[in-house]
Amino acid sequence: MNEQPRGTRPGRITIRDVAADAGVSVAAVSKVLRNAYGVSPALRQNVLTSIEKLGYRPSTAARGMRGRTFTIGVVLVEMGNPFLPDVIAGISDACGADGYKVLIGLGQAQLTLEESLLDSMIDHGMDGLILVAPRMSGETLEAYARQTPLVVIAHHEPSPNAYDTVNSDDAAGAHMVVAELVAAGHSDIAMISLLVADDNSQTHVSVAREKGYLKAMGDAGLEPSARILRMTGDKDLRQAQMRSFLSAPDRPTAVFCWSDLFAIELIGLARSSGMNLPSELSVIGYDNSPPATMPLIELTSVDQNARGLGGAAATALLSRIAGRTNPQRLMLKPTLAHRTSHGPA
Amino acid sequence: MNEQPRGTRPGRITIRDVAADAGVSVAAVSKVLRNAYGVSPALRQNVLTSIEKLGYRPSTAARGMRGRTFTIGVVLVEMGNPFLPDVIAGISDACGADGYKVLIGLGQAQLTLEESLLDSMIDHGMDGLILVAPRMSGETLEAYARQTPLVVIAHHEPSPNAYDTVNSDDAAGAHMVVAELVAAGHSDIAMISLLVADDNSQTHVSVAREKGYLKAMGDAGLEPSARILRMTGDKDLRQAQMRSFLSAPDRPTAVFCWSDLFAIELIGLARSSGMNLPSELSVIGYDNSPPATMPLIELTSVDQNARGLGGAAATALLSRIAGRTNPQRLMLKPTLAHRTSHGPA
DNA sequence: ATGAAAGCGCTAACAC
DNA sequence: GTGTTAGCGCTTTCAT
Repeated sequence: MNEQPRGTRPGRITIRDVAADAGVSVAAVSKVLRNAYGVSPALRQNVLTSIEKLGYRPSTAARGMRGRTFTIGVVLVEMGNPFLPDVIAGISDACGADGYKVLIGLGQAQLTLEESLLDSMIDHGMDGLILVAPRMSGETLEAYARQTPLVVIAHHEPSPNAYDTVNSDDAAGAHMVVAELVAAGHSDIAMISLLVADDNSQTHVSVAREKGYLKAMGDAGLEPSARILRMTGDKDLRQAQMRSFLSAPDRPTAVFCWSDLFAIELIGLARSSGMNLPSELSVIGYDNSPPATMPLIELTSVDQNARGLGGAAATALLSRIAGRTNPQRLMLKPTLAHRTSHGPA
Repeated sequence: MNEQPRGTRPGRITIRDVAADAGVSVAAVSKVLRNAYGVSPALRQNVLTSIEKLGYRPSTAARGMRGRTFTIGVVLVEMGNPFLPDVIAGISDACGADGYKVLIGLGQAQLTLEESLLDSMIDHGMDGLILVAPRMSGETLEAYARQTPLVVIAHHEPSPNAYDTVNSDDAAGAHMVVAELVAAGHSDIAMISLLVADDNSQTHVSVAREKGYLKAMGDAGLEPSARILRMTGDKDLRQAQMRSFLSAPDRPTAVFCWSDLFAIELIGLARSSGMNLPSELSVIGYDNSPPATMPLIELTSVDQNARGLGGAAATALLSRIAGRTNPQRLMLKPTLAHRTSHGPA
């Protein structure tokens, strides 16, 4: 028959209950909660005991009205990309160590949803936000950054003002791929990239990879044979594009694909049309995602160190929450995961 | 030079600002916000105009202390499974229509993280929670359900009390697969399932699929040849298991895999060992996930209607939030997506 | 139909 | 070192 203490949900233990149980003031409890100065070890222990005994958990909602919520929000454009789980894992690890919780929003590839999600996270009182490969403009990002600490992953903004960017060095990654293929004797190397429709497409990672590809081809004295095919995000159309690419008379001896998804698809289509890989076509991808390791795929691929990206973003965000305001542009070096999807020319 | 109104973040427009601008009381604004009774159309329009003009957005944190937050939380064990995006999409669609936002938490396959995420979502004042394939026990689920409206997807709890379950009819799906293979002339049909370590493994979807498989084999008079191989979640170990399965003298003519991931891996290993598919081995998977449609895979697979599952769960949750308390056990019928990974015996 | 006012559970001045 | 108390922005009786 125990009386329900009042609260948001009936039966919820509040800071007042803890204070009463420990025989101290609510301020004291609050201080213990926040590891603030000015609490004796004895009182502290007392409070901790009561918290444990009552199973008290502070209401994040109430906290959100005055101070920190110890929650950070992550917004993903969509969750199809297999490199996202590692990014999230990197973020969670870094945040979890500092007692922060991570909540994720999915943009479903819709710009309006993406923005309403950001609003919603801010309205929730989240302490900071991490965006992964956002489609919005630099001005929009700046506007959000004025409202909350913000870090952006996989978005090559040339000079952010009020937020930080964390990227893999996509140009360097692409350069490594070309160098590897050139070393294997290839000179006719094409790149399959992504057709980005957005207005602010210049910030997309695929563009940075294209630049790295072109630069590397130039460095190897291979400008004339350099060519970039930008393929659509629509699967059926893309497969048609790939088929015609594969059956064209001027098919190159090697292809660099901007993403593993495209590379794996290309390999499947090539094999099913009777081609022998890698002898007839070398393929290298980007992301070093789980499917790259599948039998029969064994895709050589650039590893972005997704976990590292997530970790760096989280660290940057936490320092921003702690008060830093100068913008940071972090760039992580990728590595090449060697497998058997490419061979000598 | 506009003065910063006080607020959680400086510059934030509050309900008070709106009230002042519209020349009404905060109570009136609040009522308009919640579509409550007792506001004249004129006042209502007035308030709406001010809200629009000032760009006001209610603070979810403040709302969480008294009423609804119009946010629901979704907890995923991990995000590797390719059928999850559709589940989320189904949830988001159904929730978005009612003005609810969806925030996601990732359990990283750690039970403690999973539970602390649930706590955190409750602490945020979320209006309800949806769990996807949770690993926790029925008692734990009941305990959470006492704290907040709860719906569970892909978890076969025989008789939930305080929460709802939404599942695909996994037994029926497995039955369809076997029936399809039997109709194609197969009689030696094995099943590759998942080795579940948990204590409460009986609620795992793979178990329900195993039951359906056994039942169907019985119905076809094929009990003697029925056999289930439970393979590990560890990729390298699993591939070794698959290799020995493929090279065994008593290899069946057809295999039903509990998930597309396993099926695709099996196909890759079989092909790379020189087998000709589907003539030497028919394979059918479960999930009808994107990779199932890849060239060279073309996997016949059971479609769970992931979007439908998400939608049903969201609908159930909203009705629970609206006050329903009797438990619901929803079961959706799966369908079979026919492709070329299986053929005649 | 409208508004005044009392909280919700917490944090952070400020007083002692 | 500890307690008192005034809010944070909202919802929700309860008067008017």
